[in-house]
This record gives sequence, C-alpha cells and structure tokens, in this order.
Amino acid sequence: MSEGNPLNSTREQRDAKRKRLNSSKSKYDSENTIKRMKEESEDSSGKRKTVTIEANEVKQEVKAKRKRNDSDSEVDIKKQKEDSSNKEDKELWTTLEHNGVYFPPPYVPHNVKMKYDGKEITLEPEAEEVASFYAAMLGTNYVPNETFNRNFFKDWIKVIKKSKNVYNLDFEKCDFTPICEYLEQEKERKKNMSKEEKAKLKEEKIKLEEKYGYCLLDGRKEKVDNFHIEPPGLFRRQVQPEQVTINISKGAKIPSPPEGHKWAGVVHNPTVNWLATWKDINGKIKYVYLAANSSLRGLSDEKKFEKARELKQHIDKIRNDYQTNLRHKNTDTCQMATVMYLIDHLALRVGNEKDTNEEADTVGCCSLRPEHINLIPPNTVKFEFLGKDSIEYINTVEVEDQVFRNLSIFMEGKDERKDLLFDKVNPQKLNKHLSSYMTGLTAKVFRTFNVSTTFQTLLKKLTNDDMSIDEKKKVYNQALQQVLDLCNHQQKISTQSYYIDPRISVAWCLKHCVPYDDETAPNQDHLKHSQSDSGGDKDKSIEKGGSDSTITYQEQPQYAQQVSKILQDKKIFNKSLCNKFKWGMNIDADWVCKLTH
DNA sequence: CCATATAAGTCTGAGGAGGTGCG
DNA sequence: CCGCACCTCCTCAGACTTATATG
Repeated sequence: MSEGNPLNSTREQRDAKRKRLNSSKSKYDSENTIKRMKEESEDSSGKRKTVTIEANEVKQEVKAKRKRNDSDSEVDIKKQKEDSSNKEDKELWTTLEHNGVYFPPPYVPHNVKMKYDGKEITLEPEAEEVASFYAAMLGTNYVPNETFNRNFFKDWIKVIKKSKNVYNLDFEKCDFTPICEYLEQEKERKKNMSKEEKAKLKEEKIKLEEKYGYCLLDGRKEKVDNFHIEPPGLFRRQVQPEQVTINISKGAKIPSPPEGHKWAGVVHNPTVNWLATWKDINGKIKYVYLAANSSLRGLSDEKKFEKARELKQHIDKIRNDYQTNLRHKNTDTCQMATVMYLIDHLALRVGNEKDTNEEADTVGCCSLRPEHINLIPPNTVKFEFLGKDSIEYINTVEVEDQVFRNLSIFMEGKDERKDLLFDKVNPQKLNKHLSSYMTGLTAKVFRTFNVSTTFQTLLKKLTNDDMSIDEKKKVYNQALQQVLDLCNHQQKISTQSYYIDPRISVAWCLKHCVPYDDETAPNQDHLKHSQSDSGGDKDKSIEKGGSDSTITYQEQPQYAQQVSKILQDKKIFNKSLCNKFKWGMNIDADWVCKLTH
C-alpha cells in the first residue's frame, strides 16, 4: 500500500498506453449530437470492434469446449452449475411465456423522385428509404454540417451500390427537396386524419399491446416494458430477428419470428429477467424487460429501499471513519475519505470511467478533474461540471477545512483538464470499501438514502396537523422540490422520483390526508412510531430504521386497496387514481390533494 | 399533462495478466 | 533459474437502474 510502488507505475503506463491507443482511433468530429449519428462505416474503430467481438466469441467457444471435455456431458455441466451456484445465483422465475418482440413493418416506397443535376432519378426502395431519412432532416441544423453530410453520403452510396440502379453520384448535385416536400405533406395528412382512421390506428396499437405487451410469469399475467424493436433511422439499419435472442422457459411455446426469419437464439435463463436481447448498431446491448410495476421490478425496488434503510444502521460508523481518514497520511485512504465525504454530502454520482472518445465528457465524483472545481479560500468549493445526460452541475458549497485542504493537495501538480482529481480512487475500489461496512452497499445507495432521509425529515419538519389540505400540498411539494434539487434534477416536481422510498409518501399521506372512520380504517399499527414522534424530535424515527416505523412493501398494496376502497365509497377517489397507488409509485402532492376532494 | 421511448448511467462477475512465493 | 500454484488487480461484457426527451 505504499506510495509510488511499482504496481502503480505499471498501471499508469498501461493506462497511458490505452489512452494513446484510443486517441489514435479515427474520429470524424467531436460534436456530441452528431457522434451518435456517425460511422457505421468501416473505419478503424468499427473494424476493431468486430475483431474483438470475434475474438471473444472464439474464446467463449474454446472455453465451452474445455468445459464439455472436462465433464463429458451436459448433465454434468448442469450439476456443476447448480453446485457452484449455491451462493446466491437465484432463480427469478420458474416459468416464463411471451410472444417475443415486435418488428416495425417493412418499408413501403413512396416512389417520389428526387433530383440529380436537375433531373429526376429513380431509387430502389432501400436507397429511397435512406434518402427519405435524410430529406426529413432538411431544415434542421445538421444539414449544414459537413461531417454529418459526409457520413450520410458514405452510408447512402453503400446502399445504392447494392441496388440495380447504380448511380455515380456527387453529393453537391443531389436535390432531396421533392422528397422533403412529400414528407411534409404526409405529416400534414396524418394530422388531419379522420376520426375513423385514427380509431383504426388506435385499435391496431391495442391489438399489438395485447399480443406483445404481456407475458406469463410463473403463471401470472404481467406487463412487459417495451417490446418494440426500434425502427430504422438515418444511421441505423433495421435490427433483424437473426440478431435477437429470446429468453423463455423450457417447454414454453417459442414465439415465431417474422416470416422467413429466425431468432439468433432461444435461451432458458431464469437468473435474469429480460425476455429478449440484441445489440444495437453501436454494439450496445438492449433488452426487453418486464414493466416497472411488475412483481419482479417491484421486488427489486423494495430491495433497493431496504438497502437504503439498512444504511441507517451503519451511517454513523461510516461517517466517523471517513472523518478520521480525511487526515490520513496515506493518499489512497485520504482520497477515499474525501470522495465519501462528497458523495455523502452532495449526493454525487459515483462517476465511472468512460470511453474518452466515443462519449460525451460527463463526470461523476471519481472522474472529477481539477478543472471541475474551484477552490475559494478559506473553505468554499465551487463545483462546475457536466453530469449524467450532460446536465450542468453548478454548486458552491462550504466544506470542512480538512476537505478543502485535501482538495487543494490533490490538485497539486495535476493537469487541469486531463488528470483525475482522485487518481487513487475508482468506483470499484470505492464500492469494495463500502461493501465492507454492509453487504450490497454501493455509492448509489447514498443517493437513495440521502434523498429519502431528507424528504422524510422535511415532511416532518414542515407539516403540522392543523394545516389545510392546500397547505399540506404546498408543504409536500416544497419537500419534494428540495430533494430534487439535491439530486440536481432538471424536471421539476416529478411523479416518478426514483430515489424516494414511496413508503414515506404513503405514511405521510395516510397520516395527514386520509380521513378515516374508526371502523373502516385500516390497521395503522405500523404507523404508530412515526405518528408518536411527529412534532417531536425529527431524526429519531428515521434513524430507528426497522421496518416497524413505516409500511412495508408487502403491506402497501393491501393498504392501497383498503384506502382506495374507502375513498371510492366516499366518492372522493376514482379508479385511475387507484392505479397510481401501487408498487414503486411515488405519490405527488396533486394526488394527495385529489385524494381528499 | 402524461406515458412512452430510449439514452446514459451504475455495478457485478468472469477471466486474463502479471506478481509472488516456494520447491 | 525454472515452473507451478496461488493471489490480486484490472478490464469488459452483461444486466439492471435512472434520466431526459418526445409525441
């Protein structure tokens, strides 16, 4: 663990090497938006990718063969798997049936002729389709961009060369406006469609939803999240069934691929909860999952919030430790402590390493560079960087003197723009360290924990029993907004606050906004704790932690039913609102308000 | 406004590279 | 000095969550 050991230097060398390698990859441009739309063409990076994929496949085959040789039969492999999986290779389901994924219908040519050098030319359907994608972009600010045009043109020529109407084209002489005009007309026509036509479209959509939108999970009908395969686009070819792997239980009817096609594979893997998977054009893996309100997702949501609640029992020790270690003379330990301080206080994301060239330059805590912070003596730090989704994080905070000192030390002698502020810490190390306090503790849990805790504390502090419903609604929104600000969320007052334990909302709502008769009231024993000390000392009820202070997930649907029944009987609660009151769904102030009116 | 689409994050585990210790 | 067993650390694909954009 000593500093400057040979291990570190070799690692640094390797990193440097990799960086050099990366930067030698050809790239056309640096603009984010266009990045996504580029290079499906055979430039060096594309080639490299395919090579690695092939290499991996070969490796995997070799491995599989070795395994087969070792154990001679498939049965043995299974046994081995079962034996080794007694850790916690949990099966998520026993049976799973579904109808696969939906592919967009094949392209229907419009036969509108574009012009070349003033003359009409005829394109084969595929070439016409790509030309139309481009034509639809006329008038956007992509079109004056040379890189964009070059990439499009290269792609398009490739498509054209496949067809029988081979043209030798010069981009400058292409005129896409006829197609563009046609597309505009079509748009207009669709807008003005008759009621019957619209109804028909809707009906078709519903039909699709019935077929693909549900699956049978352990015999229960459950909703599927997004079963559509993305339609093709300007730089995106249609994903074919041959690329798609289906996951389904053994013996279940295998969904039929579109006519004339077959699936890449059919697997029976109960340890994952995707129904289908494929790779998109950039090699990114896509999945079809169950819907957010399905039992599996609900369960994993529950686990998430349980983890956050569990953290309450360890947070004191964790905080004590990093406070002490802020002064540790070992740089590794000291950096780790500083990172933890920031994650705990500012709810920063962990900041995984990203591919420097391919992606936007966004950062999280571990990937901060000196340029992202500004130290203002005596102890103020101004953070200014792009976070997830390139959302600006600008925050000026006062930190402890020791943190301030640490940051200035970590900045010393570093390249503002290239070096990492915390060069001795990475997300893996951090999470490994965190998990030594509590299994499953990762940086992400701190966000859930911080937000839920803050929310609950604020609600308790701001609410008092004599408030009118409107005042309560206002207070709820205030608390929610503060919590969203903590996360640097852009969307204002969101109904889907993934970070807030919905039990907090439910508990608050039941306590403050739902009028009960004694006879009809659901059992509120679980709430006693939070009730008894409301108005009293804020922190204790939260810190106490155990599942006795708020409703548990198992109880929540039951509560929902009871509460909604009461409210429906009293005609202050309708069905659509009832649907909101389900697993994982947070409750917003409007909902609370509607509840009681 | 809401639901949906899908991009962009986090985190894990397997397997490889390379170090270390021992006969 | 080699060769092997063992360890540790790193990397990356894969799986799953969280966000904003969009229609």
